[in-house]
Amino acid sequence: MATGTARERVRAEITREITDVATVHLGRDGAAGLSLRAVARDLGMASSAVYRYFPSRDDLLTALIVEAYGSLGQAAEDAESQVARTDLLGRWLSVCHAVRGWAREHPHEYALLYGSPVPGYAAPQDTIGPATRVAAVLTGLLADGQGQLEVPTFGVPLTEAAVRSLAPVRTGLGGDAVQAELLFAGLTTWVALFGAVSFELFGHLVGVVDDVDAWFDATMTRLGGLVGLVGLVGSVGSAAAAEPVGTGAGTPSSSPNATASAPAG
Amino acid sequence: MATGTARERVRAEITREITDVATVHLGRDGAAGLSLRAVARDLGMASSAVYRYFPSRDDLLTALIVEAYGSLGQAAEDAESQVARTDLLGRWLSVCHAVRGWAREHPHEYALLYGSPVPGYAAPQDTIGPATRVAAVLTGLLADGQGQLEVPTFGVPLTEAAVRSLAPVRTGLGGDAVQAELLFAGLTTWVALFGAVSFELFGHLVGVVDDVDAWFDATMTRLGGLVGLVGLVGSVGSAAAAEPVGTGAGTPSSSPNATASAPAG
DNA sequence: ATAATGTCAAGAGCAGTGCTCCCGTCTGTT
DNA sequence: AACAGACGGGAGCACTGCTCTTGACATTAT
Repeated sequence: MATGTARERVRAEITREITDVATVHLGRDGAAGLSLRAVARDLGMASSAVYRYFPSRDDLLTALIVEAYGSLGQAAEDAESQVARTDLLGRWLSVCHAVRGWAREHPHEYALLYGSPVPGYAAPQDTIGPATRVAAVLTGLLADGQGQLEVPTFGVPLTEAAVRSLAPVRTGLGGDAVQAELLFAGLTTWVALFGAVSFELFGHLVGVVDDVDAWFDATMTRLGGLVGLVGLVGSVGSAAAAEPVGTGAGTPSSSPNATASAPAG
Repeated sequence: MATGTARERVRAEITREITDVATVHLGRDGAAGLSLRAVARDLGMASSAVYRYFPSRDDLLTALIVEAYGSLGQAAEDAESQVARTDLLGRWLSVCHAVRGWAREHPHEYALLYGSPVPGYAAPQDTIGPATRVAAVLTGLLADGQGQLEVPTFGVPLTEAAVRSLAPVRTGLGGDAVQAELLFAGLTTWVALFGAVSFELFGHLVGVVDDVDAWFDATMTRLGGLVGLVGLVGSVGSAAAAEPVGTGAGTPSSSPNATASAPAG
């Protein structure tokens, strides 16, 4: 399994151990408090030895970022996969609650991903790949709703410049998988989702919102209206009517997506 | 003017000098690179002397945070005051562009305010006051639009829990200055505004959006629809057409909001 | 005017950090 | 078996936040 030479095997193993210990430290002390020497101490090795595996502290952080992106992406994918694929609103809410749940469980990791960029000031190229996983889930959702979802434009259609500005993500998706208005609205909800989670985690909701669980669920539901997820009565109406949106959706910090999957059954 | 004793005067003066130099360092190296010793060096004083004015590095950072909040709040207020008060959409967009413009001009300060919380992990009490200024501008906007603005609910009204969750901000506003649906929608746009700015500044739009100017303007306009700012043609149409939204407000880079006024005309 | 009081700046020092260099060892390859 | 390269450890540099002590100064009360 592991690549040939025993040297490379043990090297990979030690690399793993370092990132593992570093992950623990990160979750405990935060990115600012992550010390290469402390990690080395925990591993019983000299600090200089760690540099054989990570040329700098920032490289270690980059590895942790990649890992965290993977963890978050996995959480989002898992949550979404547990909802019936026809239940578009359920899938959207499930992803929202998964992201929020992951963020609350791993606040320091979340801050590392979506907070102030710590290293130099430009996310290394290695991190852009793993970062797209949760976005990919959402665009998949939009693609499935293509034609079915009606985006409210409030009487003001997108300007040409706005449509053009979507070029990068459009080519990233490969062609016209998602219509411009829908893609644009999806971007807005994507931004708002992480804006909400960041505001909660970074303390900007203190003194503003009481029951963050209820607020978040309602906000994400309302945002679903921006991409037409709430407006359409066909697939959503029945399910949403049977169980008022978010009644127990994310209320207890536990089982956020339990209800999201419920309308499927 | 300055309080009596000459001692206190010179003390206040030195305190100012320290925060001034620290602000420069912050804008240059970021919060993580802010060194008390370096600041002291620039001032030609021993590092230990600085501790007479700020008991710890975090206290200096807190002072800078307060100052930055003030600067941002001022920018938002100035921008909004330059738009006719009847032009609600114009005021909203003006604030949006002011916030974004300020953030782009002071990326490190913005990261300090809305990025990962650096000190301990709980924003000191001193910072919550100045932090509310831009929010206050927005709530004032909502209050002025009260009764006039129609919030789209997409057929799904707010749950009771969601309405209840707004209690803190409601009492903060003092009574029922703003109706629940409107206040809730306003919160959503507020969160989305900072989510968008954060995503841009923290690099999460790289490879997603090309012309961020156009994208941001269109997104904020569309978000205005969430609070009913775009739906109503009555007051907006004329005012927005006569005076393009925030032409001189907060758009230095390339007049991104020229497009916002286009559809109105 | 003098003495007491409190404030201030400076220096030395502690513990910790990222990172580099050098040296001995140990391993995989030829 | 011999050699080149990977590896771990130790010492050391420059830097950080922070504390303690010492001496100079200004303010205030007597």
